[in-house]
Amino acid sequence: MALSSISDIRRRELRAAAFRVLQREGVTGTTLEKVAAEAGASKGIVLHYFRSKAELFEQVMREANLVLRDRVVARLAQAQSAQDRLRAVIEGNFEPDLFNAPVCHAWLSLCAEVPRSPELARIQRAIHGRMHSNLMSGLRPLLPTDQAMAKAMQISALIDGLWLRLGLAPNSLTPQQAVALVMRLLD
Amino acid sequence: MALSSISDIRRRELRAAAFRVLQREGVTGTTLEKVAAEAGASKGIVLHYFRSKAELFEQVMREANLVLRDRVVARLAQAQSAQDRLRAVIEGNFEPDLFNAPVCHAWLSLCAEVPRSPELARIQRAIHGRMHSNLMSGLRPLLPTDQAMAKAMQISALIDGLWLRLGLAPNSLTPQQAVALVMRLLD
Amino acid sequence: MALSSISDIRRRELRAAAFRVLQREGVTGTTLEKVAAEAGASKGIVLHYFRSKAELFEQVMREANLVLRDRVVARLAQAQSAQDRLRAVIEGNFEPDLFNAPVCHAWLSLCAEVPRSPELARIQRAIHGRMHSNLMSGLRPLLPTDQAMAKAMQISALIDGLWLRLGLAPNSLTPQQAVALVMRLLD
Amino acid sequence: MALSSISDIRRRELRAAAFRVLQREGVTGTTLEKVAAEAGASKGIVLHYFRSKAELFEQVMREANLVLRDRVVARLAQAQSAQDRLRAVIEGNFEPDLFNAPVCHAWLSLCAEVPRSPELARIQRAIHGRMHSNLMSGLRPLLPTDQAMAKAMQISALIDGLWLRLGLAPNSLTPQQAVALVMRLLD
DNA sequence: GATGAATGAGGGTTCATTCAT
DNA sequence: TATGAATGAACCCTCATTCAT
Repeated sequence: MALSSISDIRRRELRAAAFRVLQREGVTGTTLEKVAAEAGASKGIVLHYFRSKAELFEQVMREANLVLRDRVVARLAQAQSAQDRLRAVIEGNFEPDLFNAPVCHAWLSLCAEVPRSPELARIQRAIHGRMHSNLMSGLRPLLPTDQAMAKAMQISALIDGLWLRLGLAPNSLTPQQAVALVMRLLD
Repeated sequence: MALSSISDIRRRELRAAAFRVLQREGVTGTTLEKVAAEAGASKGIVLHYFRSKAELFEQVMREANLVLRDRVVARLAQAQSAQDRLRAVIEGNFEPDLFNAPVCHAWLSLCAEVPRSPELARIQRAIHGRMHSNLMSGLRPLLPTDQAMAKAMQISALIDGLWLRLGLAPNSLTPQQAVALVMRLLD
Repeated sequence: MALSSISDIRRRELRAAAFRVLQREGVTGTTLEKVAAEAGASKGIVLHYFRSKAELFEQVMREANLVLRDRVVARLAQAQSAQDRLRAVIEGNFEPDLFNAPVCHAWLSLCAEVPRSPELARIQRAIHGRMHSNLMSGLRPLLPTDQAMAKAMQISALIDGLWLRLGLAPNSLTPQQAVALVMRLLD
Repeated sequence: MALSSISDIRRRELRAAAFRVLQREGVTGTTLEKVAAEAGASKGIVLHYFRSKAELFEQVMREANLVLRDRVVARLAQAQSAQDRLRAVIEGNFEPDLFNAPVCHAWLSLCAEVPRSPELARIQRAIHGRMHSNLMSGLRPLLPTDQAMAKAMQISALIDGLWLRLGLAPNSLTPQQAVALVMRLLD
């Protein structure tokens, strides 16, 4: 892997800072100034690395997506059976450091911008598309295609719904409870 | 029923206008000026009837909540059995004039503000609380309490997730499909 | 004396209410809505009786001026000697229900508008003019004209300065102390 | 002395511009836009350097206070006797470039806000406190303490009253006349 | 006479963005 | 690369004033 350039490092830091601010303040309350302050940098630097606030948000969402993907991929790598693969996908979506109220809030807040930003919509489609194909790879061996697709949608929407729930009501769910509620769909 | 005063009428009009703007523009893009224009009124009048933008949003969310509640109540009134009641709650949450992309977007957008507004949070809690008790009244006759509660959470979160999905991806779901996906949880 | 018309009564009430608001809030913080609320009336009524906010302030200042004048006149009526007349003028300017922090604040606040309003300036000139002639009527028997005029200015300015002081620093002066400080100029 | 940073320079310029607008328009008529225009800058820059309009006014008053203080200090440095010190304080308060109608108006206008702003009140107390101690340092050698204190208050209030007078009635007093009226208190 | 609905101008403030250093 | 000065648009909100009832 190539060494990270200074630029890459800065960008990563700023994305991380932005995500932390999003957790606290939501999209509405996130300003470039707060992001800069969170990163311990000056105000101008943010737009030096990201062409605009919109681009920053896009990259934050893209990065968050990659983090989520890597978690699922790591679990999938261990999976042996179709059942394992389903469990991997589901548990990967409820890792404790992702499935907590501030992160869910940040995520929810970004989602609310999706209908207003083609780029965010693109990322969102990728997320749902990957979720769908991951689930289908586990469900196809177990169910006829049409039932598998319905089940995949059910699981996917339930996962989203549980994230939404935690974003709206902190402490209303633990990762374990969430996993259990989704796993029960597979009986 | 008491006659509506001018105030009540105006307030209702402005709430409706605000909700239409929210559908198009989300919370981020909704300004008092756009709301006023949508209502065919001047900017000042909005704050003549609502103390602040925040209060307007609160009342919009409260009203939207009441609309949803009334739909469910109307269906519940026809229900005879526990099964009927469950179907009533579920179908009431997917009425075609509510379960469509713009409305889901508006709703999602308001939800994203919940963690930043105690008042919105209060309304949100009421919604989830009512959903929970409605579901429990149908589930308790059918299941042991702990299973009923889990099932209620599952249904509730799935409904939320389907709304979220439609908000993010217009045309990805019809009301009938959504109802079917939730009803399948009851087999 | 003619009976007061309803109009006269309303106007008096509104002037009084406005003066109370001015005491609390100063010119900067005084709005027609607060004046109406203070008078227990509706917002529109204020401009029904006064053509504009400026006119209301003018009439308030004019009325306050008349109150002050009457106090001095009442004391002058009792005066027998030139010395008495001077004391009457001075003590009349420090009546306890006029010489207190809120009233001084209101007065100061109106004075700050004098350079921006020809009408207020007119009233202000009348006040100073009357003060001057009142003082001169007491001083002329005692001093050569030029000395009398200087002394009048000294007294007049000191009275103003003491009002200003109490407006700026509540509790810094009692009426008695103020009177004593001015009377000492006459030794 | 350290070199002035751009910040310091801009802040000074903006304070000066604000004070000029205050002279013309009073607190009531002074807007950030007018201040910016007076400084030949954009409206945004004013709040870039001062957090709010209130803070701008505070700093203007503080600066005006320092100017006045420096004038008095410069004169005090030349004083040899207690009499000299008193004269220094008095004449320092009537320097021709300070004791003129527009400046007095601006000052009066700021004073009218004192009861509504704890910070302005603080500055005002400092001004009166310094005036008091300056006067006392000249009066104590000449009078018993209680008489000295009364005299100090008399002088201080008369100075204020003469400033007020010039603010209300331009051309009514020259600096020389004002000084003479105050000095006469020392005979 | 009295109310309060309605307007619209304007104010303070925030903030993304540009630019000079 | 990095800073922060500077701009200007836009926003929320206030308020005097007008008007219809």
